[in-house]
Amino acid sequence: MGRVSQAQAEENRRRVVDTASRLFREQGTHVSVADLMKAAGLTHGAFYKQFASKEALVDEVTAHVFDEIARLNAAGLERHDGQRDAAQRALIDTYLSVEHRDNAADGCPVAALAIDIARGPEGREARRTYAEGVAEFAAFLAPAEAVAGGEAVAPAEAVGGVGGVGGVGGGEGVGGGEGVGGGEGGLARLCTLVGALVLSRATQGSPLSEEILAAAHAALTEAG
Amino acid sequence: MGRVSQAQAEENRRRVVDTASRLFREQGTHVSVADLMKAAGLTHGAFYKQFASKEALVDEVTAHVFDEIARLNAAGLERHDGQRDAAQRALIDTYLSVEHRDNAADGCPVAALAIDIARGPEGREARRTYAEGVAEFAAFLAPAEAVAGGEAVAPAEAVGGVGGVGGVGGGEGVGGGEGVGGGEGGLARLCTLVGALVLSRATQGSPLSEEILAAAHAALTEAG
DNA sequence: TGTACATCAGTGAACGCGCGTTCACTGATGTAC
DNA sequence: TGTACATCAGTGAACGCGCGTTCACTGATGTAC
Repeated sequence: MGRVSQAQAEENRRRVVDTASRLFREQGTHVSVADLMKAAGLTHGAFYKQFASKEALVDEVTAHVFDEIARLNAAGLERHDGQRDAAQRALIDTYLSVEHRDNAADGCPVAALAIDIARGPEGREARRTYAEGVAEFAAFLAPAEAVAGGEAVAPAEAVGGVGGVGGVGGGEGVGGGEGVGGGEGGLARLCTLVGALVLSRATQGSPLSEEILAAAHAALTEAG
Repeated sequence: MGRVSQAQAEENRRRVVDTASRLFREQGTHVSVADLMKAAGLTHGAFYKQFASKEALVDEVTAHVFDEIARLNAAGLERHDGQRDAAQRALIDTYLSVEHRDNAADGCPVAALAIDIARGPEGREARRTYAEGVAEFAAFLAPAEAVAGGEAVAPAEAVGGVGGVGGVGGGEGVGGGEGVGGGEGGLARLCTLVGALVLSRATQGSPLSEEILAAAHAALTEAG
């Protein structure tokens, strides 16, 4: 195949990013360039016409996948007429479902990428992006009392902006001092959600897997 | 170097397993055989005189590291004179400490190996061992009310035996139906602990990392 | 107890393979006239 | 609008490298006498 139109090239690039964002969540960022490009319907050589390196792709995909999740959270909030409690309950139901456990490719990047990010070097751009995503997600999960009491950021800001971390910190770095990222309540809930998803995936095949999802669901909906 | 005494060979083997149990927790099970053997003070060729394959080592190390943690939990319970509440609080303090976050090599295998186990094939022996370890750990974390009310297994059984999963299930498979592994309370607490550790490691370098540990600690000690 | 020899833990070079990356090449696209 | 040509997205072979694994070799150990 010879040269391809600019529009086609852009679409190909988008498809590589989309494919990577699914494969990285499903199998980790160690998916090979060759496998990725094949899954995107191209040959591996074309990769370096679009991306400087694999690391650059990982950074770009991390940003992409968190933008996507922010949009989904915002859409969820809108679907529930801005009713924070209802949107949160809906998210918890979905998050702790067997479907989410079994479809990491379309699932939460906070859970799926945690280990790859943790094992990557500290200075990495993907790490910053990841921390911002965690703060955003925690803000969305902040308990109603905390939000009403001013402990956390406002709902719309917290989940809205694509790319920006609304209401978190001042711009540089992720947050400054107290009550960042939805306050303690939001962060603790996020820990329970992510822990449950990770553990239910690692114990898949044992009845424990479903029990973990149920236990976390009960803890998050009964008490608060 | 020529042949080595049987005692020396056994000690070398133990050192390889110990080294792997640290490196796997720190860097994942993809640590290379060459790096592992070098860290253990041997050359890579010797590996296959002791282990059938790398997968066999992963299985053995997984079992080893969970035995170790069961012993530590049992010791912790003993140190607190069998007082379950005190032992649990001490464990939560340690678990959610910056030291634990920064020393994955000596830390909780449930958190450190979760992703490697989840990405491995379902039939793998390490997966069964992992699930048993999760059940044991959850049993240790079961809230006092649940234990008193008979929802969970007895403390001594739950954490004691090396290799065996005391009180969980009937022998085959990990548990059968209801209230396995410390009941819902224990499982939910485990989710929060593991989620917090994983997230604090992935956000290391951002102030969020310490906030996550603090938030989970507050949630687990205030409420229940 | 001393000698002769088989054993086998550990060594280090080598294997095939897949990785990230490079590069000469192709030929439709986009552009200058 | 039609023609001539430079551009460059995509191809596929090749690169050095590290992986898991194998193997001929070494020589102290353990054993048979």
